[in-house]
Amino acid sequence: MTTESILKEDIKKAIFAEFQLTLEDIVLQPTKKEFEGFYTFVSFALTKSLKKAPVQIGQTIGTYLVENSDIVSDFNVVQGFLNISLKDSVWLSIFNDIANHEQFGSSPANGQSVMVEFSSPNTNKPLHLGHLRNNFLGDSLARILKTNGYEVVKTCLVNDRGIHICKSMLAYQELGNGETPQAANLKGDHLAGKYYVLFDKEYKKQIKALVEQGKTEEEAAKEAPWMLQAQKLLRLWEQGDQATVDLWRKMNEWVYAGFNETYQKIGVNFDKTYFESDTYLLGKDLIEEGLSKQVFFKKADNSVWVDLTAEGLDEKLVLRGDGTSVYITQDLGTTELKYNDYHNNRYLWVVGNEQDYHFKVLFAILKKLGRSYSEECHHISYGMVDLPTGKMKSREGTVVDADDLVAQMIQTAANRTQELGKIEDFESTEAVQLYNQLALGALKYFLLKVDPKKRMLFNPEESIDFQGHTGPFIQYTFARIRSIIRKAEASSITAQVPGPTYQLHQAERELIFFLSQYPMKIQAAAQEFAPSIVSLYAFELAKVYNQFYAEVSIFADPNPQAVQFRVALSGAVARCIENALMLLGIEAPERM
RNA sequence: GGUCCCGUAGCUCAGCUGGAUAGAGCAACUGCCUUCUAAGCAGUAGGUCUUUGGUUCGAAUCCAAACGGGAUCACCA
Repeated sequence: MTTESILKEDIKKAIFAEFQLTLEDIVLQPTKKEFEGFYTFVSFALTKSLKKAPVQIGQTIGTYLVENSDIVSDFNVVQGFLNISLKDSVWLSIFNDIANHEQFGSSPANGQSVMVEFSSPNTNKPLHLGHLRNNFLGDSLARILKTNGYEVVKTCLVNDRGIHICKSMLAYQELGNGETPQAANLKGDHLAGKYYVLFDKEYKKQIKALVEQGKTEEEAAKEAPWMLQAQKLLRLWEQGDQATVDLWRKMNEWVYAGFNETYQKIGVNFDKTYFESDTYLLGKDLIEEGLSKQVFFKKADNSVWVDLTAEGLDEKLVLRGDGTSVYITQDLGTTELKYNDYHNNRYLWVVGNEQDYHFKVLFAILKKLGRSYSEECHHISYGMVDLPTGKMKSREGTVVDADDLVAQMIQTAANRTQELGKIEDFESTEAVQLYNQLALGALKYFLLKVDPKKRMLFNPEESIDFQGHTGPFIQYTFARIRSIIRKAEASSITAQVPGPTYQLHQAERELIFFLSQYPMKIQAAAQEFAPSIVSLYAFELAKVYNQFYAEVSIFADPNPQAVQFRVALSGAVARCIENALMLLGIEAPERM
């Protein structure tokens, strides 16, 4: 039983003893900083049923608690707020549990498995900042779910075919002159992206020419020669034309090599990768099933539809009249494939909120088809990363490239570290490792601290900070503590929790209180699919530790018990920070 | 036009299962390194929580409308 639930029980007892009233549930909130106490009970709600003033109710309950509760030391009442302080012995006992808990914060296996699909890149262009948000969210979510007891399967569905891929293939065919990543000294994904942009340039030129000849914008877009050629390439690909497939395979190999380099750099990986070229024909049997179950219906042109107006959605096409699939057909098939492959209890898709409608439709159809797993499908919808100039568009080249940004962050980390001059004894490989840790710490934290559901802004003019509410701030706090721990070890000071009579410093109580909140935060993060909860917690814990660090001397205290305790407390905070950072995919450096 | 999301300090964001004088960080200004890492700490300044109604003892938080921004409503993915 947690201290918080004991306190709630005691408050219930107090209310029953003093007012003969039985309450179902007591709601406690953390006491605001400017008041004394750690837990606050709000008594306004009781004024009506008790016909007493809020202050009087608070006083009565507070007095009862101090006299009868084993854990309450003191209280104060401000208007309807009863602020409660706990005995130091209680804080010490809480801390003792935390310090002795190997995997503090994590839950035992719950027998549930969950699939997290994320990243899902297109093979016609390199990753950009928006993909980074997706990757970091998916990766962090997987870690958070794992620590909450789920078995997690990380998957990636690669969009490796389709008209957009044919566009870069065509431009390469026409303008490439056999260029290779080696010859161009370009990562393969960047090479493909270059031709994707070139396609768009030429295509626009052709549209403009046609419009000048009197075509409408719409006609021109359909009739532009390169568009017709790209479509022809797609047909050839679908027919298995050798030369086309060879070109497709060659360019994709280049792109995968580029992606893998990026994934490795940012520390993201998958348990299973699905390729759309393998799955794009799936789903047609589900269409048959839907027709026979009369979930779907045919129109005169032979196209197949589903009526979702009862669900508040529209009629939706699920198969073209010529029998070819659309996006939703493939996704139906792929979801069924994932289920057959893994039989997970839950399925998550980390996909931008521009596809909210698509997923509503997908889940509604699965439900109509009687798929029990449809109830456990969730779209983890996240907001776009916008630039001050608006949305990022790969075609138009208005993107913040992932590789460039990471490289730039590493450079900034190196400059900053060298200015501070704290690691002059590092081997160069150690230094490089630290720059990487700091760069990714800053970048990942920047993207993960914001509520995933909200869109966010990135201003390339202002570089991502290394000070204040940032990843490096938290990493720095960890490194600081590690320095303390090393010093303690060198001086043979052992970490020790003192006996119940020890008088705590206020900064120590606050640290223990914050530590005690960790498990709750991790559970909330899993429940709400929000790594930002872990991010904010890690920042607050680090901040509270830094306050403690500035206020209290660890080694200079004349009381050896205090020294040992503060070493123990520091160690627990370091482990908690390290764990929280790990959940964000951020490494905690020993020194910086 | 229908549906959905969003609007909090100059900027980027917390807070939103209703509760105390609305919080951080950045930017600005003041202090603090002969003592455990100053990538830090302490402080000053900065807000009609878009607006207007409603519910309530109490609203940034819930409801409605208006205004502003975004997404989506493709036989693209």
